[in-house]
Amino acid sequence: MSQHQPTGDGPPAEPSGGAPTRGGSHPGTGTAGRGDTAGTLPRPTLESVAERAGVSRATASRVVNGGAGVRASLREKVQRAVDELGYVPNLAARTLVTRRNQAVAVVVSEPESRLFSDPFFAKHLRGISRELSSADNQMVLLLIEDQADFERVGRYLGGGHVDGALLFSLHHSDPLPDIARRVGLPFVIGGRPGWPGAESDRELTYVDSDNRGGGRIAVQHLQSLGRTRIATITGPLDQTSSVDRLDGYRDLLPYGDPDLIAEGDFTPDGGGRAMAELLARRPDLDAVFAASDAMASGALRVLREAGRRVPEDVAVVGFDDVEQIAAWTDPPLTTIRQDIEDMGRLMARLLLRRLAGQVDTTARRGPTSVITPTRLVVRGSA
Amino acid sequence: MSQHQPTGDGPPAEPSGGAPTRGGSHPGTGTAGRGDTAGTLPRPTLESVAERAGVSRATASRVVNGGAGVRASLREKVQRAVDELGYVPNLAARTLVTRRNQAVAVVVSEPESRLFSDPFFAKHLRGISRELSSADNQMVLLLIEDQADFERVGRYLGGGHVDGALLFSLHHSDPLPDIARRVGLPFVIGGRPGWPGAESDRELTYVDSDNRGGGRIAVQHLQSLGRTRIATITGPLDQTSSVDRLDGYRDLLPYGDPDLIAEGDFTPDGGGRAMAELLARRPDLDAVFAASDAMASGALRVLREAGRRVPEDVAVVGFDDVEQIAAWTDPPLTTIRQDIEDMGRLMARLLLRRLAGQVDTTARRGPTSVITPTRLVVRGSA
DNA sequence: GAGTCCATTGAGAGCGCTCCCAGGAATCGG
DNA sequence: CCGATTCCTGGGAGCGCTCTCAATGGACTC
Repeated sequence: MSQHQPTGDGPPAEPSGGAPTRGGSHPGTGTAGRGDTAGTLPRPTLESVAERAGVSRATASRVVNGGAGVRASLREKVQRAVDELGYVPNLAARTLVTRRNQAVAVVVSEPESRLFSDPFFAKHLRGISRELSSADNQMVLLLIEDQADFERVGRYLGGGHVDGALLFSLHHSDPLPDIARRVGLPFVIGGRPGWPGAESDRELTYVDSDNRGGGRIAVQHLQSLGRTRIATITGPLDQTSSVDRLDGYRDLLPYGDPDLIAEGDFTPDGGGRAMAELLARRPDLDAVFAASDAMASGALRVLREAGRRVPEDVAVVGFDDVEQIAAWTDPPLTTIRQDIEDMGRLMARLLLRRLAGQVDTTARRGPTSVITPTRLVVRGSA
Repeated sequence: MSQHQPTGDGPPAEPSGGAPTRGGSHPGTGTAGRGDTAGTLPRPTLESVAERAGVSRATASRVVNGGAGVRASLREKVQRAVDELGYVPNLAARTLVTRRNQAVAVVVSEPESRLFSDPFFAKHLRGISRELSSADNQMVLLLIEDQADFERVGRYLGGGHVDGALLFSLHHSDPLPDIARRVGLPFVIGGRPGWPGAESDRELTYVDSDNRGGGRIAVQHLQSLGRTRIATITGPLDQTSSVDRLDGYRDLLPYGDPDLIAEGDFTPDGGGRAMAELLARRPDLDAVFAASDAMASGALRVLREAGRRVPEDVAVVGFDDVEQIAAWTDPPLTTIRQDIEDMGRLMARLLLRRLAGQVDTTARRGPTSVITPTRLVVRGSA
């Protein structure tokens, strides 16, 4: 397997002097050609397939790309040649002429976010991967960690290496959508974009889960349990998901006491702090809707320390249904489930459709964005 | 906020049909040419840069690629042209001739594994991303979900689209290493490969955390606490990480009672079951080393239900230090930490080095694989 | 002052593939 | 049985870039 002569021919170094080493970049370079037994065997080209099948390159190409308009007998012959040679099209060459990369970028611009601590990220990717690979597209992952990365990623997106992009967790000042737009790269956003004007921008396509509806369901469940002093721990209110969940809460409690609302930060600690605050302000509360399971777990701990029983004294509902957390708190968390994987799949599908309909983005307008449903999962905490 | 027109457009629906916007995909398609005002503006090519700078394409290329051997004045001129035109090299074209893709594949072949429930996955990717992007390489993510995917991925790896691959969570029968080897694609494995013969295969490069050492540290800690009847809940023993952790345990308890060993499956449930089993066999146990935090959390629950206090009656040590779990169990988990991100970074670095030294894999041998350290994190459970 | 050498530069040949276009075969109507 | 269509097929022109090779010209040596 170790197919390398122990020659020390370094990449930059010039060959000593003899015949070209690199297998000669020019086909007819006398000396080598196929001769280089050592390195990677030269991959068969369409040309060689055509030759073996006794047809022209054009015909071979047709067969490889579906075989429409080629007589069956020839098609078979070419197919056989392909199999025998183990021919695999050179994507670079194909891309060069078709301008299609069969690849989309997945950009995640949240260094320390929940995307990394929750299984969110992985699930999203899985959904995306499913959809993408079924259309024979690859997924190029671009992680943004600091400001400098924005430039790098921007350059990449503008470099024509991918046919489209899936953008996650954008912030208000995120330059990515603009960059993508400028270079004419189709993209779909994960999560409702929250910057000013985004709402009315009909060009923006995004997929989000029904955060508001989820908030409503949570409160509704709590109310159906007879709870009347329902508090809520929100996520950071500069994120649309937090705002939407809170809006859902407000939908059912339009005249609620502001003292029953505390802002957390999606972490267990933050949830705990918010819970303590709520308890101080309204010791009589009998239910809490936490906008994330992580915060709910922190709240649970604070409640326990305060001597409140869950769900008897205080009923708790979380959000996300992260198995790692929700199923293993004590008591297990009643929560709002969102189908992350499905969101990923949807995003990919939306993008793919757009790419297929390359034709006309404008006419394709209509209902571009999609909201995926959320639903209640009852466990022990409420 | 509820930004949705009440349209019921199913994903598969066909568009109404409109005039092509994005300009024909074929460069010289008579009709249009450059005329397509609407779509993407034609990207500048090296040719145009050269022309604008008044030099030849070759010189422009030299400047773009580092500018060695080009007179300063010309170099500047070309640089200016590049900036003004916003030139970005066409990677496909470059790849076509250089045979370098500046991209590596990351293959994860574990559909339902911990990789997806733990933040493991994300952390690995982050580490990889860091390293890769600093070398201006892209990361193509390939997720394997079922058997059919193996073929797809194999084809991809063999397709010459990437310069190397990072392979994760391989199983015994995993065909990927063989495929990669056959097509001469350099690769690095995440986690010690466990198939027969792998150990002695000097061609195999892998990065793993010091599972065995971690197991030792865990038991050592328990012993230092004065515990003498230390049980262990192992992971599935067909995985090297499980075996290694158990070996660590055995290193310190060579003559231990087999009744103190129970096999789990890395899930909380499995951990709980194993714990119950251990409790039944050895009611007098005073400590447990669980080979994962998830299993430890299940064990914790069973212990609580059995009326054992932790850590007073039974001390518990986990493994992984997954924040989501370890910091939020009751009591918080004392555990063994492994630096996942660093492992990712290391894998990428190893691969990159190999790619750079393309030259001769054989000579580069030396210490190919790397084991990253693990360390004890003391919280409340032991 | 002639000869030699080195640093620069440009010309041109491809990399492997797709697609336009035209020629030839096969098919069909009259 | 012949001209008009319709099908197939091969020829050939690039896609944008890198790299080899030869030509140019000035610096330097003797």
